[in-house]
Amino acid sequence: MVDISKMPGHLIRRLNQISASIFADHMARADYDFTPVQFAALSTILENPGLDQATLAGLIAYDRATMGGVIDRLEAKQLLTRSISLTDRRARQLYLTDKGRQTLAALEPLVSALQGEILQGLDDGEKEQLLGLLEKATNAGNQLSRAPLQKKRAS
Amino acid sequence: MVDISKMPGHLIRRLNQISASIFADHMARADYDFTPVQFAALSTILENPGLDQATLAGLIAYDRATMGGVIDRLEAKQLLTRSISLTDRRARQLYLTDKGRQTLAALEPLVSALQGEILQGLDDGEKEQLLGLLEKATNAGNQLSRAPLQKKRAS
DNA sequence: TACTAATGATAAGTATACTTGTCAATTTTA
DNA sequence: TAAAATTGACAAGTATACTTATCATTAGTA
Repeated sequence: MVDISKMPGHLIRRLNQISASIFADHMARADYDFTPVQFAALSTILENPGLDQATLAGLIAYDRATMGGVIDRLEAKQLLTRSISLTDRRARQLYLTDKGRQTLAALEPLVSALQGEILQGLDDGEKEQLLGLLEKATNAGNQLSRAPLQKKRAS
Repeated sequence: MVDISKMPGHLIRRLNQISASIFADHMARADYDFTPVQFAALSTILENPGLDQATLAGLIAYDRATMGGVIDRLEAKQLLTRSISLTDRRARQLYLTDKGRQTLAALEPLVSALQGEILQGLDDGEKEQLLGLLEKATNAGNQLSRAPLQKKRAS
């Protein structure tokens, strides 16, 4: 007889669900309509203007096919532009619009603030500890993910 | 400028993705076609024969609407039966079939074994520590989830 | 006992998150 | 340089995971 409630997989899923809920709540309360992926995408494009979808997906550890739909929605909201690269006609280069930059600037403090709520119930030392363990575990398991994080190579 | 890669929300999502990947890999390798939710559902019905969908959802912290689809697929695979309760005609009572019990028995050791792989990269002490912190954090955040875990009341 | 509130389940719609397959373009290699 | 392999993007299909709304039934209350 297995006890699901003590399994790492189950606990991780639950914490992820809690985290997603908190994100959604804060967005709704501030009258924004954004998901965690959408925020991560905008934020990464701001720091890497002109990057293509596949590279973007690699930088935030998302699947390429999923990223296509995310970009669709952000483009529909006119937060970014998608244009065919001059050097590689397969690739779409991504740039934030002014509206995208303004929205992101408003979003950032919100998102930073809600992170603390995800680990409410832990004291500062425990938060630190958990964060370290999460980093270690994700780094070790990265290659097992369907969408491994792919660091930018030094240019 | 925010660094997503250090945010709890992002790390939790990645670890969850890794965990889901490992689960899918092990299932595929053993020629089974099951998701984590499906396993959790089967396992919980075995221990609580005759329970209804809403209670099941509460016991494993899933959304009721989502659970309906999960049960659909398990019923199509003939692993469980869904029958209208005699005492409450709104509720569907769930029971494993013989096939369901046999399949679950074969699945359990597989699922137990793959749990260790999720936290590969951590030594035994760290695994223990992480598990404890995850439990504490999920318990504290439970009510913030869209689908809070609802313990069985003593009968 | 009629009214209301709550509950179990489903339906429709949105957004991930993945799969496989395809296409076009580019890169590698033989 | 021609053939092969890889790559970026999209399309279609499956499975969560949620939302709101609706329906039927049951429970609680006035």
